[in-house]
Amino acid sequence: MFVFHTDDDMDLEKIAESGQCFRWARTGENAWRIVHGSRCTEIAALGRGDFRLSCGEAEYRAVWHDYFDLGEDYRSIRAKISRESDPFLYAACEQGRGIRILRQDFWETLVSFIISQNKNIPAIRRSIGLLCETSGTLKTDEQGRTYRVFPAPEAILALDDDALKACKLGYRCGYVRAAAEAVSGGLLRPERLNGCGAEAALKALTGIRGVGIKVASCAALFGLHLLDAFPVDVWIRRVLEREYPQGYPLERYRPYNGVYQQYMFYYCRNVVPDQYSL
DNA sequence: ACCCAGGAGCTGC
DNA sequence: GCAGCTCATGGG
Repeated sequence: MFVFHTDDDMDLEKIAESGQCFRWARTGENAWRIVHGSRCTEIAALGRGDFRLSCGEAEYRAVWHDYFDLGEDYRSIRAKISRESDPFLYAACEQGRGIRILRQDFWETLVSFIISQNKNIPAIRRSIGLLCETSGTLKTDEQGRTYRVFPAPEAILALDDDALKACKLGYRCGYVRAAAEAVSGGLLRPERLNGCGAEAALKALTGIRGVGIKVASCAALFGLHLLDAFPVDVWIRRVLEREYPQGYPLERYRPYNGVYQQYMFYYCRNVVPDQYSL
């Protein structure tokens, strides 16, 4: 058990509802159980910037500090937006204060967003959960809790068609396989993608069958932590059409376009959904 | 029954 | 290049 403190933005509820992670399991009022890589922890918000982890300090420093991106200053990223020159984005940032971009596993993120296409968030969670139950390694932590690790590419390739279809992937089965082959075969390596620049990373990602520009942008933002990647889904498209008829100023907000996108996504989906839903 | 969901590939023009 | 159709599946 370890308690840490941060003065920066950190709201677990908003992160859980921000559509970037699909496996957080609520365990209490303001507490979640999180699997990341081969590790599992429970985190609870204690208020005033204090958070309790079920693991020790060593694991916090080795794993979870990085996972929650605690080396980044989100307040200063929000502070770049002027209330006068961009009132809409300013409001979205205020309402979304507390959101962070998690440093999630690249492979898990890529598969999750391939599965996400043409599904709503509960359905995405269900499919990913089934995939983990079907082929993720079962582990037990120090407290005796069991959990499933997200299946490696090889574990997914080992599944036959019926097993994969049972995860309710529908027509995306072939897409998930194609991604597993690309990663397993070394064609797509996160270490490479991180160093080669955003443009090249997106190009490499969209080379996979079933990965278009939107899924590639999500994999880049959430799985490679390229904070300038700017995924445009139906919600963001509506927002841009409505709030920025002259065009959205991507150049002005570099290199944090992805962070602002996330504030806008949360804002229109979770704060004023009736204004932006059809 | 109808429409939508953190879309993408394919066809036809 | 871009509009229109299709692709499984679950929820409103």
